Amino acid sequence: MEQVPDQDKRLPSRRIADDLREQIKQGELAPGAKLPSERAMAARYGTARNTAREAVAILQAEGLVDAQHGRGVFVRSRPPLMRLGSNRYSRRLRGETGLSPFRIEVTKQGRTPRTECRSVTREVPPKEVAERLEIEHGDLVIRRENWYFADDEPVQFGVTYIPVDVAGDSPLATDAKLGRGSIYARFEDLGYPIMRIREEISARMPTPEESAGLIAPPGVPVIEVMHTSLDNARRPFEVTKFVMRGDLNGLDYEMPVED
Amino acid sequence: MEQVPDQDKRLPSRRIADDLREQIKQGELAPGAKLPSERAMAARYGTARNTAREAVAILQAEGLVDAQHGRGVFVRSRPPLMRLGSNRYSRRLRGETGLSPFRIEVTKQGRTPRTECRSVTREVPPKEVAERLEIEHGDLVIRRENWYFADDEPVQFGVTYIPVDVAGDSPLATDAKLGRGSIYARFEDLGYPIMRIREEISARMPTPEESAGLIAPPGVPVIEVMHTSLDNARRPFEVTKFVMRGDLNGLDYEMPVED
DNA sequence: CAGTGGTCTAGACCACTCA
DNA sequence: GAGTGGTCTAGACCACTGT
Repeated sequence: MEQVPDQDKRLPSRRIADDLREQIKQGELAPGAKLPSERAMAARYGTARNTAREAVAILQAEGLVDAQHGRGVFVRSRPPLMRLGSNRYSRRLRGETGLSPFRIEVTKQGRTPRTECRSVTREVPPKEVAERLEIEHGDLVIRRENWYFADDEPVQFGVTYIPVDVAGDSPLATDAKLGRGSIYARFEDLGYPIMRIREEISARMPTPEESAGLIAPPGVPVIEVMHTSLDNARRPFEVTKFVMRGDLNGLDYEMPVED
Repeated sequence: MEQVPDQDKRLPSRRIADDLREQIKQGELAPGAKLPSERAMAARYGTARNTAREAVAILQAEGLVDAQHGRGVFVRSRPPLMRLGSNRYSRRLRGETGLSPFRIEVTKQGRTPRTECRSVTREVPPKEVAERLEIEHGDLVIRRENWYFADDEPVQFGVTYIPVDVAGDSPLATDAKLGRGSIYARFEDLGYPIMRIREEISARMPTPEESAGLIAPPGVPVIEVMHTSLDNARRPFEVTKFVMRGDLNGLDYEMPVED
């Protein structure tokens, strides 16, 4: 007996997902295009709606599509990444424009930047932060929480930790608004020029809180950057933990190779 | 009439997920611990099994747990990250040990490193690579595909592109094995010392192929690093696109701030 | 209002693991 | 073989979006 040739070993949900993925890759389903409704897909493939739904879940986990309640499932358009360069700490850029690198990059993309300092408090920092600041565990620091928006869409946030003996009673310790030239101009005022940086980068799925705060669709990872600023004596004077939406942010470093 | 106080507005699946997440955070469910079976959870909360299953899916998407067919669902242990430093291109380190930075880092973690060059071919590179190599679109390059393992577990892979006029008929263009001191010693032999690097970093969910190749559990993003090597005339001579499992790899750069 | 995705139920069978 | 997760069915009701 001959085998029936039109047998498909793949699971129905996989098969539907594969078909859709192929159409997306081939451009038959362009970015922004609407997928068939789950009920239509189920009818088309002769499955239960849940099976079609599972296929959508697969594509969602791959970050390819974005389901919108009551509207439909859409091919995700890949917006241009914000390219955060190592030059974002450059003194020259800071001086020329008076703008933070974040604002420059967002403006370059034709969007409107906004930053918001949500809180300035005194706290005992997490261990990982105390270690990087080279302070005793239990020492107080200033904690500043900043959120970054493009067209009022949150794209990242950062929590900055500053030892109290560095911040003193300067604006860094008390004011939400820091004035022209961003936070690093204020550090320089206090005798802490930023000469070197250390950035430790990792990627993971967001916590539910981060997911809510960043309004990130499911299937979007976050980039976490643990940033340490070093002065000309190579001493750390500030640590910031950034959390960025992975689909909207990228990092771009150019640096010399150490010997 | 008084409201019944034990009403819980949350959806059943969310409620189960929240309970489990809390137990994981509190350490009641330690890393490696087995969660109750889906059937047990369903019975416990008086829901259908699918509802308990949905709760597991939520935690899985957060990267908190790992379901194993026929065994159970387990709290994921966070293995130590591989810390890939900017010093991984250092000439001194290369010379002292004769080992690649990858091997050093894996060994440091008590695991056994292995690298594997899967192919060496001549090809027309993708546009994004040609741009970074500053060659004409359509020019041929050498393409080398490398896989990196720790204890035979794949942790990352990289595809290296070298212009044919750089590689010539050196081992770079022909041999899978490159000998002592890693690939950058060979570039130096050819008159291309690595002086500066550019690294463009992004995070995303893996494609199905990457997911299969890296044997990454669901809910684990990848870190993509587009690396460009520059010689002392600041001319690019090599581009490598790395894809790393986000749960096993981290990047660690220290660099001077440009003026 | 009709159509969409979001969630849930109460079953079923299969593939895998482990004793 | 008992228990587990993986997948599927055929319904149901809800919340949201559009017209």
